[in-house]
Amino acid sequence: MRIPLSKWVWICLAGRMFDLKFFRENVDTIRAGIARKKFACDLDAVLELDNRRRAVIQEAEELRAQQKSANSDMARLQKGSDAFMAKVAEMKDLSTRVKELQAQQAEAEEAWLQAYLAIPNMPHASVPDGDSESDNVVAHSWGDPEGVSEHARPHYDLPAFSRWVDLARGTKVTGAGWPFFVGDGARLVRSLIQFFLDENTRAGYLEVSPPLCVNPQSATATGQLPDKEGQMYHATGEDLYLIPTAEVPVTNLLRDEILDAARLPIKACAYSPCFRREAGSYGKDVRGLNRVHQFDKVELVEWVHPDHSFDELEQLRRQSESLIEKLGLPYRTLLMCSGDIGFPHAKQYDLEVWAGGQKRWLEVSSCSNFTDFQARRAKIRYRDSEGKPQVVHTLNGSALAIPRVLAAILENNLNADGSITVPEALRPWMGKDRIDPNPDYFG
RNA sequence: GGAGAGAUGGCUGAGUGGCCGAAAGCGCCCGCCUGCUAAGUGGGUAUACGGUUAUAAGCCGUAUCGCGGGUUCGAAUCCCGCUCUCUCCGCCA
Repeated sequence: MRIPLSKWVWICLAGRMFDLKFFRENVDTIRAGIARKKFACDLDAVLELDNRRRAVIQEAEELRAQQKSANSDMARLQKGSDAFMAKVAEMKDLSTRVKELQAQQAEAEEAWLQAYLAIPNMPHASVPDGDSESDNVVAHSWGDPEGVSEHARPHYDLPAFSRWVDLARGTKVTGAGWPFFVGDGARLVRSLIQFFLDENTRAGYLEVSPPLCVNPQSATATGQLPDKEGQMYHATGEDLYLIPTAEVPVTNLLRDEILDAARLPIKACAYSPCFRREAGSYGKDVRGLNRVHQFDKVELVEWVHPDHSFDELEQLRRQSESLIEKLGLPYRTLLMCSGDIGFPHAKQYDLEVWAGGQKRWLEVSSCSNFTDFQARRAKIRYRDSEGKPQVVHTLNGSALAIPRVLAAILENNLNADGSITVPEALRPWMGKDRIDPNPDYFG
């Protein structure tokens, strides 16, 4: 991935991830935050490049100011007069020096920016210290993992699984990890989508149906680029990326806009398929529906006033949790530790449902506060009481990722006869309360 | 896919090489006036970065006229490339 210099400079000038002054004056705080996140990055080098950049800018602008003032003098001279020609000769030299310095300036800005963009977002004070996923804290749990069906089996071992979710034919048609959902499998997917969308819109989220491809700028704004380029499918002919989550197009929906402060928070929900290359995945993680290249998900995105973003994160998380509860699936909510949250995140919760057949937790949602990290890159702002533009905070969370929820339902709701009990909440769309264990779709 | 037109500040819209960051109008904000939800009138009205400074106000400077590059002492204005929008034709869910 190569973003042209101009784009980097644009990000540099308009969408930095920290406030520049804040950065210069709180280096130690940021250093401590990076250490907590277990990221390596050389802040002294960034500072040094920043100093160099500013020195060069100053020099270049000084010369440019001379050039401009000479220019207005020349406007008053008789064109072609001796005085005029003398001035032209004099300015020729200045002109070359201005060009040299401007080239230096571009270089200095580029060098600084590359270093600067490599700084992750700071973890919030409420994020626990930790090195890895084993240090995540269970913040909340619901339901009894021991209480699921005594018949529970891994979903990929169910006799009818390959008929509801046809991985073999998906492999033929596309490749491994591109399932067909068929019959009740497809209907279950649709029911979940409808249920989630209805619940979320009822909770006040505006429904949005986004484009499934985004341009590099959008992927940069939300932080997928340049960090995770290898995880996205790239349509090279058009230089577009297939979205790994609706977060990307939906957050960018309001990019480069100044929002009405009185309308914050703005909350949206979106259903979309998600495309992920999942390079490097292997083993039992990829069995059945645990990890696939294309899956359906309903996502929540919020644009929030900075003063309220951490409170709003709790509500967002509650919204996602409530959906799992309505499906009757045991789950736990993990508060991710500093070493396990992602590059752009300030605070993150992962919601995991209990898959009683596999006897393991499956992540079905990740709810995060990005504070101003994405909003600066995406230039999403509001006007404060003095009319000055300020960056908003962005939040998002899955509500929810469908295949793993489906897997948990298949496992936990398995009856002795092989049928699956349809969760009450889905019956309006399923049109039945049990799924037949012996479907015959293709003869 | 073919042909043409266009892209300027919150909006409309001037500006074809030089005090143009940009006329004018609208909108908006702050005054004044007016016995009244109007008219008139004066002023103000972008964003970002750098410097100065109390990390305030103010002031100074630079950049931005779709994006990138070029010509020139000097570019909104000229040249090249790209993107997007609109109209017409073709194709298509």
